[in-house]
Amino acid sequence: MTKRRGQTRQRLLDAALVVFAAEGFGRSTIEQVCDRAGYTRGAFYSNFASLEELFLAMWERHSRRMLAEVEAALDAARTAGVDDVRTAVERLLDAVPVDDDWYRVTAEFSAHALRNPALRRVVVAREEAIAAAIVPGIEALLNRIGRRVPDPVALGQALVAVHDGTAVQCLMEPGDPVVQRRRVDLFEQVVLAYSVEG
Amino acid sequence: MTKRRGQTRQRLLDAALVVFAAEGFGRSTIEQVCDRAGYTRGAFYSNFASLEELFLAMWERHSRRMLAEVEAALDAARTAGVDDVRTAVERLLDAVPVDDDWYRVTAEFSAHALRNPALRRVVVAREEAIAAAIVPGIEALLNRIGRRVPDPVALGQALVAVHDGTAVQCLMEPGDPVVQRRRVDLFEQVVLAYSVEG
DNA sequence: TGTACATCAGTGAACGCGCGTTCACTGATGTAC
DNA sequence: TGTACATCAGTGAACGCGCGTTCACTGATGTAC
Repeated sequence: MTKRRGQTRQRLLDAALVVFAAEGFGRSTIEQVCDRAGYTRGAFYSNFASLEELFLAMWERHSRRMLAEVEAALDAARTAGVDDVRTAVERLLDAVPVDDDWYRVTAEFSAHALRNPALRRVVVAREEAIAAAIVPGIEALLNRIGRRVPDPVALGQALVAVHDGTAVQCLMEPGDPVVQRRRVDLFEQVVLAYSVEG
Repeated sequence: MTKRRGQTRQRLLDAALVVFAAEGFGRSTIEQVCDRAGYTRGAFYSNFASLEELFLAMWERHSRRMLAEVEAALDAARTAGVDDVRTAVERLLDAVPVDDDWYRVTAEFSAHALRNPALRRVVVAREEAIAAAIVPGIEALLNRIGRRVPDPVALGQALVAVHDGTAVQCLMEPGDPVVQRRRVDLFEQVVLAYSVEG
C-alpha cells in the first residue's frame, strides 16, 4: 500500500510542477494536475488536503533536489582544482541552471509565502541553507588564492540576492549573451568585494 | 462621458492593485475587483476585455509612477549635495520603498510575462528605463568624489538585479535590521566595484 | 440659461460551464493461516 | 506456496456554487438649438 501510495504522491508532485509552471499556481485546478498525472480527482483528495498543500510539498521537494545538485557541483569543482574566481563562479552558475519553469514557480511561491508567516520561515530557511552550502566552497577557493572572507554570512546573502536578481534578467532576455556575461561579472565583483587580501 | 469613464477606469485599476496583492492574480476574480471598486461586473467589461488586460494596465500605471518618484528623489538628493556613496545609496533606497503588496504584484507579473514574448519586452523596457533614470545621478555623484564609471549600462543592470534580489530578502524577514543593513552594504560595494578612481 | 434629444456608461438579471468537494463503490495490495 | 479475508487507495458519478459572459435596460452625461 505505502508503495502504491508513494508513487501516486510522486506523480502528483511531478504533474504539479508542470501545470503550475504552465498555468500559474492561481490559475491551476486540481483537475488539471490530476489529468496530467493520470488520476481522477478523488486520488488527489486521498493524498492532499488542498492545492496549497501540494504546492508547498512540490516546492520543498524540488528545492531539496536543487540544493543537492549545487553541493555536488561544488565538490566536483573543488576536486577538479579550479583556482581562479572567474571559473569558480562559472562552474557554480552551471550547477544552478536558470530554468524558466522553476523560476515561475519560485516567484509565485515567494509572493504567496509573503501572505503567510509560517511559509515565510520555510523560504528563509531554504535560502539560508543554500547560502550555507555555497559559502564554504567559495571560501576555500579564495583562501587558496590568498584571500580571506571576513563575513561569510554576508557573502552568502549577497550571492543569493545576486542570483535571484540576475536570473530574472537572463530569463527576460534569453537570447542575449551580454546579459548572461554581465551576470557572471557581477558575481565575480561581489565575491571580490566581500573578500580581502592576506 | 470621457470624464466619468476615466474615473471608472482609475477606480478599477486602484482596486486591481489591492485585490491582486491580497489574493494573487490567479486567484482574483473580476467580481472581487468590481466589488472593491464599487461597480457591477458589467462596468468591468465596458472598460477591459479581460483580467489580464487590467493586470497589464495596472502594472504599467504603477511602474510609471514609481519611476517618476525615483527620478524626483534623485533630483532632490543631487541638489541637497550628498557627497558620499553610502548616503547616496541610502537616499536612493528610501525613494524606492520595499512594498509588500507591490512586490507580490511584480513577482507574479514577471512570472506571467515569461509566458508571453510581448509582455517580456514590456518588462525589459521598464527595467532599462529604471536603470537609465538611476545611473546618471549615481555617475554624477561618483564624478564629484573623483571616480569614473567605465560601463554605466552594466552598472544600471547590476543595480536593478541587486534591488530585486535584496527586496525579497527584506520582505521575507521584515523585522530584521541586519538584512536591511546588508542590503545597503551590497549596493555600496557594487557601486564601488563598477567605478574606478581618476 | 433652458429644453429636447441622442448617446453611451454602467446596471442587474439570467444562463451555463467548470470545478471543488463528497461519497458509495471496486478492485488492488497486503496479512494471516 | 496458496487461499480467504481485511484494508485501503483510487474510481467515477453526483451535487451545487461561484463566477465569466451576455444583453436588454436605465439613467447620467453631453449636444444642439
